[in-house]
Amino acid sequence: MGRSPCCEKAHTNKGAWTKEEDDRLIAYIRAHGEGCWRSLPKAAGLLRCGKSCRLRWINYLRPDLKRGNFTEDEDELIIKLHSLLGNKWSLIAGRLPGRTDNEIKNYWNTHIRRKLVSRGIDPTTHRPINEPPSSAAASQEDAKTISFSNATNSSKIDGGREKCPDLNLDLRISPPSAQHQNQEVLKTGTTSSTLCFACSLGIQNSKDCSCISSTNSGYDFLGLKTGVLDYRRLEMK
DNA sequence: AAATCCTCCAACCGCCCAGAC
DNA sequence: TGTCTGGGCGGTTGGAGGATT
Repeated sequence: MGRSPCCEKAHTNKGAWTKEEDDRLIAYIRAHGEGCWRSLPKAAGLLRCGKSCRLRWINYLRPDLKRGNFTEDEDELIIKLHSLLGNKWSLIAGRLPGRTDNEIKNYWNTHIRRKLVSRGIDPTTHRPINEPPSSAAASQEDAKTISFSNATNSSKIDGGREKCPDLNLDLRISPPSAQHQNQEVLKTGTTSSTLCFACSLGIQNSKDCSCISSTNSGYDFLGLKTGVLDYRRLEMK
């Protein structure tokens, strides 16, 4: 099978962008907006692949980008979101105005990963390093369902081991407990529909969607539509 | 001063998905 | 229904520049 290449590679530049190329791209997008990336290079007089133009614009030239160091708050938010979303850099970037997925991905790999390791936390599972594999695997399974169940025991105890006191990373994603659902009913006087994991992340109608009901009476966690899932107990320390 | 190592990040690659036909 | 195309995403790489030997 295979696919046709996205552009004629023989006649395209590669590697670092020059100032002139940047200027051309900026001028074109200012004049015409972001349109068809495939045809943009030719229209703008650039010997670049459309994908390359898109990447350059999104990651570097966009006027709303926030350049410079990440703040502590941004660090912690990225960690929280990564524990929830995994390597969904675009979703994480969506919660950090002015930051791009590529920038966050790079920052994660160069800084935060190391930071977590130095805290004794596995950057992949967000569990303490040296935790027995079985329970680590179990925690990965838990991540299929959403609920942050640890608000009450934030800094303590996972199998008797004390966790990092300044960061609550024991995030669980699981359906709301029956008790909690009942509380919802009591509060609202209605029962809520159940959303699948895909929908809980705001990607309704995806192939992973397994929702029974389409009524969405949820609320917005960090901008993600969450249905009845228990995001409210996510705490930033 | 030169060689080597390390870190960081811009950019590329290949795959996936949704929409058009 | 199947195929094609363009956009988007995550993983990976290459090279520039700084640190160390």
